[in-house]
Amino acid sequence: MPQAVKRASLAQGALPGLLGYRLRLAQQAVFRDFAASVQGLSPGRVGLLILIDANPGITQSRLAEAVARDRSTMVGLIDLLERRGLVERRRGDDRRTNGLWLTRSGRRLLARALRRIAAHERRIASRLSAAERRRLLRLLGKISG
Amino acid sequence: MPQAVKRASLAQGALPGLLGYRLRLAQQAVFRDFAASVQGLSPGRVGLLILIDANPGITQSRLAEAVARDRSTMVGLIDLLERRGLVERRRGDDRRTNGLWLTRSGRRLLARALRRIAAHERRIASRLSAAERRRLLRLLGKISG
DNA sequence: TATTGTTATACTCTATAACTATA
DNA sequence: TATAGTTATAGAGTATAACAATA
Repeated sequence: MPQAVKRASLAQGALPGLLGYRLRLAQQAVFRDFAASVQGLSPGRVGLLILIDANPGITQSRLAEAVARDRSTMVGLIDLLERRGLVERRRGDDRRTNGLWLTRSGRRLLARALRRIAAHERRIASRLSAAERRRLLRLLGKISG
Repeated sequence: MPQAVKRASLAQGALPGLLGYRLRLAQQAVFRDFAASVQGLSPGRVGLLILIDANPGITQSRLAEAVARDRSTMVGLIDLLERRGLVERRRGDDRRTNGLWLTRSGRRLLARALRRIAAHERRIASRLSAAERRRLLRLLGKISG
């Protein structure tokens, strides 16, 4: 991933006025130091841990739906988390399904990750007042529907 | 690209409170119907056209720097735009460099694309008042530094 | 020596299609 | 017939390393 982001001394044309462009910049800025930093897991993978923790026993297909990925994509993602000993597949009552559960180690790692994420959020949000942060989340919510 | 985004009836854990997560959702929402829709060019490629238009004669390396990509990556991007007759490489005074210019056809396509983008922005921003839109851009700017 | 554009190569993330075992 | 998980495969998008031309 590139890091420098020198946008100096370059005419920007219509770009700075576009919501999509500014959202992308903001997202890149937020993810920059987060990316590889949280226990060696990408934001997306930590997101999976959060969802499994909040929905113990969720099936792979439901989880894939929740994050808008194909179920074939979810196979590899869960493979990785399972290889690292963070997630466990258990065959469901409907024996076509795998229920997903955090292992003890997965819960420990998630707890640590959440503390780091909180610190990261404070760093990011340090440029915003508490009111501004609330307002930003509210405005983003309006866009995302 | 997946589209459905059913996030119904699923516990979300810590996710909804995280700026990075909400930024990603908003960006996905904005890019969803934009993506393949603007003259068959992705947002990133239209962005290149905008930057070349605003900086005629810019070199590949400077452009790569501006969008935080490796210069080897820029080769393929410009190859595509040149193949479509939108961009022209001209050898620079420093004969190691290629200056980049929009062709007449590139300028025409960009003009059309900008009108479509403006319509798209209006659709997106229709959920926001003009004041809210300004506030959102300002808050995003604070984050992106 | 350093920089620009280029090529060869590889890695990550994702999807589609087809298979299997179950329902 | 339909669904869940899986596999094989392919396509974006990106980077790194090495090279030739030029400075």
